[in-house]
Amino acid sequence: MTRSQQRRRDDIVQAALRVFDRDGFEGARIDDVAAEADVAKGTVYLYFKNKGALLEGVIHGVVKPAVDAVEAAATHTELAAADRLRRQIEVIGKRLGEGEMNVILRLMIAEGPKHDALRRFYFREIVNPGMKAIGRCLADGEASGEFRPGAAKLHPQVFAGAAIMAAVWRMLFDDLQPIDLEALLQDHLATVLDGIRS
Amino acid sequence: MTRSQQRRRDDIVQAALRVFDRDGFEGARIDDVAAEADVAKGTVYLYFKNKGALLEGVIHGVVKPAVDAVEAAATHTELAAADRLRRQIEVIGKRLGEGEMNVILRLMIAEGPKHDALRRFYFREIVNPGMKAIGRCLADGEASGEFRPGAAKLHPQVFAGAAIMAAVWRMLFDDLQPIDLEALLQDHLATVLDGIRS
DNA sequence: AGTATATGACTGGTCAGTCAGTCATTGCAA
DNA sequence: TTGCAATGACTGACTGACCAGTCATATACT
Repeated sequence: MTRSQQRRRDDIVQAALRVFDRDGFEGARIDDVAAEADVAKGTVYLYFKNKGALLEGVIHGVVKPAVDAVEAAATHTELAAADRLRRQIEVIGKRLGEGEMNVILRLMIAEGPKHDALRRFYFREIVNPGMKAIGRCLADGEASGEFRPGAAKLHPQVFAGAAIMAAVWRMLFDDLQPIDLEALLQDHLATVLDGIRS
Repeated sequence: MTRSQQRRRDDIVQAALRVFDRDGFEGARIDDVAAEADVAKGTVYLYFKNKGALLEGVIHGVVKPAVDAVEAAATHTELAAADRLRRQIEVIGKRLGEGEMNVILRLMIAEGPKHDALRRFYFREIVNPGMKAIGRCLADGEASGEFRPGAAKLHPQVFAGAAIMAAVWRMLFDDLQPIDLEALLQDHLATVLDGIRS
């Protein structure tokens, strides 16, 4: 694929992300995506076999940088376990609460149940690595005596819960009662870190 | 409305809940709802003005009993604050993780952004009272010295986070990696309650 | 008989996906 | 250097399927 072809593809993916965000997947019209990308409808079909493939393209495109960010946060092994955990939760919370991953989460919840391949991909590339990384922090912290005994056995979901909550809140209620994402994450971290300290 | 009319209405709402669960709101066909309710398509329109009104009917129908359950959990003022908090989180987690509220959450996330009235209703009837109730437990616990100073200032969302996480997990990944809802909630409760104990 | 309730064939509009044709660019021969 | 042919990216009018919502008709009550 040439440079300009790649750029066209990216344009279409970016346009689709905006339209999916605005209208959801089912509600989005390919004509709108095309218009948003300044391209004719037919062109969309030169780059994506069908609407489902376009959804996959959007999700794959956004997920890649997110995976990199989580991995970057996980590799500071010189830090105390609590600080590594804190960083990871912050990265997850921010990505999910603002930015493009918020859209992806909504698309996953709305479309995931119908889109097996997508669900598997998302689980394999994002969710599972994230949970594993949290689990590793917990194990390290318990081994070093930083966390109380049994900390490693806790469900990692407990630590990601507030991030998901914040993301869902922002999708639905942010205009009715805005939340301070940063402050919420800090409250959560303060509480759970205190709860596992030895 | 006569008895039998009410029953017809309920039949249609129940059928719609099942079809929405299977296909999502946009993907659901009124013909399918009608077939599932053993009724002709036109009959659905005798009871609901249009598809949106049917969605509202479904959500209102499920929400009412859920509100009652949360309120029941909140009125045991003789209990220690921690126990009241525990009960509430358990009720929220179970309702959201299994049962009909799980479907409602998915519908809200998928359709909410387009359906202002629904979002407001859900926030007013479910989310806000829930957060308020948690906030009251925190305040009571801090006042009685059971929780550490500052506990009442924490975002209530911190305590509901794991319940949402569990609900989303079950929607998306339960076949790939099942979670033990009960155990997850207990882990969460143990951790956060320990984190706010004085 | 008269009213209330139910039916399902039909209509009008929407939209994913197609494809015959356009046009800008590149390569090549005179 | 100019004219011509080949390429393939791009276009957008069109089609066929689908489905929400309607309404003329039928059926069941009272």
